[in-house]
Amino acid sequence: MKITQLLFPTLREEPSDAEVISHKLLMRAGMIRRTAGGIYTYLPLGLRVLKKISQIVREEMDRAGGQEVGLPTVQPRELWDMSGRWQLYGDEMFRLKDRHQRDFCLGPTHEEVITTLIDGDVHSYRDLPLLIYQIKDKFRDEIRPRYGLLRGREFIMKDLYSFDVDSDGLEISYRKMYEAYSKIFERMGLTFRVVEADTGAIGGNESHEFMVLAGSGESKIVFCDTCHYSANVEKAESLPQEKPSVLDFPSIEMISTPDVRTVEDVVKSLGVSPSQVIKTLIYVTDDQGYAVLIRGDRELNELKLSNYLQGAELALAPENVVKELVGASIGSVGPVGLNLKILADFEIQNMTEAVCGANQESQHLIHVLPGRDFVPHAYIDLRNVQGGDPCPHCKGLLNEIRGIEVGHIFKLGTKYSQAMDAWFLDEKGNKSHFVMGCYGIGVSRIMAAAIEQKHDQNGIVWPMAIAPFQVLIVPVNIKDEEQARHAFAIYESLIQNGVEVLLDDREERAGVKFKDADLIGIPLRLTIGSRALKEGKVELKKRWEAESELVSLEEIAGQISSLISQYN
RNA sequence: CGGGGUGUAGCGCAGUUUGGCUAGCGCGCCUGCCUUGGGAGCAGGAGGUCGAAGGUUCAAAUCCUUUCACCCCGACCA
Repeated sequence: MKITQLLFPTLREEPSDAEVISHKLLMRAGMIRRTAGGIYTYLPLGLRVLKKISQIVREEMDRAGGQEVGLPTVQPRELWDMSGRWQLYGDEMFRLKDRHQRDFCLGPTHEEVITTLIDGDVHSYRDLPLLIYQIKDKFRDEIRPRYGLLRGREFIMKDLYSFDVDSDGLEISYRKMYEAYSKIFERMGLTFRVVEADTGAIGGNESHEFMVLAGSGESKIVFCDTCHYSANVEKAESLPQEKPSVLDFPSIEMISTPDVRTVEDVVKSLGVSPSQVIKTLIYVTDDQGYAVLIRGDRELNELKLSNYLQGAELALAPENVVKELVGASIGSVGPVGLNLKILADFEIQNMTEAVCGANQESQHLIHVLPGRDFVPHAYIDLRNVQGGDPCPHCKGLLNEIRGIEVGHIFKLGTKYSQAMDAWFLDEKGNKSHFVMGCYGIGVSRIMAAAIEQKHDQNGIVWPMAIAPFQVLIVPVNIKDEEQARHAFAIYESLIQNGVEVLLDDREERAGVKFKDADLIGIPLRLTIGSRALKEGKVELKKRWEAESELVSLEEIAGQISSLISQYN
């Protein structure tokens, strides 16, 4: 491809509405343009990257035994009523009506369609297992789309669904996908980590996320420095410690604490450390209030709380509700003598000289001893794990890093096949529900995640495997007859060798071309200049290295080929 | 949905507080000259319903009302 024929509108300045680096660089490099909030147009260069990513995904899915299909984007309401998700999905679903006023949605995911399909055409255990996938646009009307391609409302996703006769079969399918996913991200040249994850709204009982590591990532993950444990903090477990043998502790005492509201205030006015404070949060569900206790230096993990309450919708109680339930304002709430169901984090039971609110205005309690002065309904794991915490599986310590979720695999079990009554006959002739798994990869998200991980001050640094082109040829001065001749000759010969090559044939000054070259991040750059040409050489620069090297004209083709296969 | 902010040329912005001539600047774009190893220089030029609608006024980018879009923080999430 010649640049003069390419739709390639690079920008010198950053678009003002882009916040994260991938969004800025995708815009500046002329790879995407915004069409509406969270909805983007892919320009030629961007689309080439997406095709590369899709192709790697496709190859590995096929290799793992997957079969590609095309499920519809527009899906009828009836399908979603069967699983109950027409109601459950809420405002996040793009809904539309046809001319007969029938309800449809733009598919946010495809469990319903695929389950119906398989139910209709697969009736025997002899036809299982099946791994069915597709790569297509998905639609989710996000509350707040942001970060460019990282959180769009229309995005490209690969989703595969596995159908097995039993949970042993599911285990095998799940394993296959786990391996295939690892292969995919390895091939893409991305640094990633697999973590245990919460199963969330999709349901199921085991789940892993594939995280591309990047400091700007939205997800916090922890991993053990000694064993293989790693998990999303949403899911990461924290252990209850040994309970210290209780000896003699001073009795509880009430003290006056005017203007003390936050943990920070308590620390300041009483001279204690945050880890001595019991933070009491009042949560309400539809029908009940709870007092949730967590150490003052910790964060509550609402997901863990919600899971403990069987997925109940819960929210922090507003001030007036707290007053009504407790009789004191938010800053003075505590567990002692409280007439609410109390749920305490494991760590609470090991506290000895604790401080908490007294449930009376501007009063706090000191010398509080959990178990003696109050007894929670349950001690459970409620806090967010942090770096430095002990590993739940060994003696190691947990490290904390950030990542971008690019893949997620779930064991669904029979959740959907039961809801939609999708079954087959087993070898004994009995009706049996399909045991399912679902496996997603965010194709368009990977394009952004790769940039978050692979960029420098000057622009994108694409890994070879997903770069829009493998080689960029830059003649310093295209008007120089000799340079032009060599540039075109090298261009033609590389094409002959099957190399994906872009030629910057613009009549621009060298600086402009170099800036654009760095910006769009093509891995290998061949610079054709008069100095090196005099020696029969051209300059070869790897985008990820600072220095370039001289290569003789005869050796170019060989060098390029070996570099491509080395880094691909 | 709650809180905050921004809409002026393709991109980045000034001008709005305190209404006033033909609405400006940088970059990009077009023409010519010149230049060609890290976003050159000179000369000329094109490009605007000042987000939209309504109102106040002799006069509105500027004041008032309504509305739309986008961005940030929060609740949500692959």
